[in-house]
Amino acid sequence: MVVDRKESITKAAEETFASFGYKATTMDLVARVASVGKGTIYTFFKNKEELFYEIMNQFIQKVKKVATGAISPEDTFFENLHRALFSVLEFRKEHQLTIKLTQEIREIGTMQAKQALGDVEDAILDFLVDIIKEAEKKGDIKHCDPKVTAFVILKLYIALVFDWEQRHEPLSSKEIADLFELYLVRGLKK
Amino acid sequence: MVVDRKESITKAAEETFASFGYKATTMDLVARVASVGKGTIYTFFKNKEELFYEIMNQFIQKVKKVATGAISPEDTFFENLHRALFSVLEFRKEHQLTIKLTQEIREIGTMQAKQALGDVEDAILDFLVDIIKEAEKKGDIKHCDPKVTAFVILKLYIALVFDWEQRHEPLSSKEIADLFELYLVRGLKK
DNA sequence: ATTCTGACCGAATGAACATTTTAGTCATTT
DNA sequence: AAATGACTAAAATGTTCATTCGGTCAGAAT
Repeated sequence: MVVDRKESITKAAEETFASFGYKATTMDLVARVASVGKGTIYTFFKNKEELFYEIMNQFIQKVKKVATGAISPEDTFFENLHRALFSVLEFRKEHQLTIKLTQEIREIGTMQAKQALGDVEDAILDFLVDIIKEAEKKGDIKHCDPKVTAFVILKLYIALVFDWEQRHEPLSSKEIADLFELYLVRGLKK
Repeated sequence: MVVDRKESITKAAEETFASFGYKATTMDLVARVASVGKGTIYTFFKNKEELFYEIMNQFIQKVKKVATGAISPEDTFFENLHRALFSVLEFRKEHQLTIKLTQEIREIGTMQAKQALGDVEDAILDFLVDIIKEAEKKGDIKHCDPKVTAFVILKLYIALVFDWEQRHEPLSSKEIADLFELYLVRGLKK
């Protein structure tokens, strides 16, 4: 059986980062999990950081896939937006890797972890900017700055999905959809 | 000249906390700034924590005053809301004490500092809940859960005032008002 | 020739110990 | 009766040094 060395190293590393976080994962451990000599890792990756970036990039790709997969052309812009954002955030929430990274940021504050989560957020923002521009062109939404709008939409979602449940009962997907509809789509004005 | 011991200690302590933060401020220093023996402080406050709480409470009172002061009955609910929130956040932003506490949370993560900023946020939320209930009764806004609405409004403002400028040019007061109007008041739907 | 390996090295880490600082007390002074 | 500051126990900080870890490379395996 021929195995793709690079792939199996990446897979082992992802597992290990996910279980132990960035800092607590040693290259020895990755090598052991991948059943590979430590030196082998360095024939595929320049250093630990680059290996980590590779994994994060793959993760970002997966996030984009989840987001794109949640969009179906027959639904309205707002339905699609909600479904895409909610599934991305759910995905992110359930993914061991991001959980460990968020913990690491809280506990230690590794630059790598901060940077990595920032990159994930940027990818989501880029995705949002695209579909907002599309929606504006189609006339589904009012004229607005796509960047600020994407930023506001993401912040609102993060607030409703993550921040709210820090001190209250979590909101269901339906509740979040309704609140998003009320606040951002229809507006508060009577 | 008779001086109020408790008041001058509080004042000295506030100055000191504001310049150095919670952790770096010693009781010796407070006593020196207040021109008072260290023991005297303990006749008015049980411990350092209680002295700190006294100051934070005074700060929350000031925040409430600023918010209330920004409201004038002849203006609309949304005008008032924006003016109140914006002046509170500006006040908070310019206040040395909160700046130092925010830094401290980022750098170290003192429980006291976290708790204190959480309390400030709670006070603002309570204030918002009140004026939202009022506005709903008057029929200025649609029916909504006041707590969630207050939470969303505050998060949106913090996002626009603090978070946005982490990676972009700061938004002016007018821009923020316009964005708030667009996103939360009128809604994105065309 | 090419891929893979693990012993080896200097740098980084953190455990253990030593020193300093600080919150809070209380006997003494005012 | 109120105020004080020297004093103490505990916490924070600095220092040392053995261990660990990321990364290299000479040589083995294919």
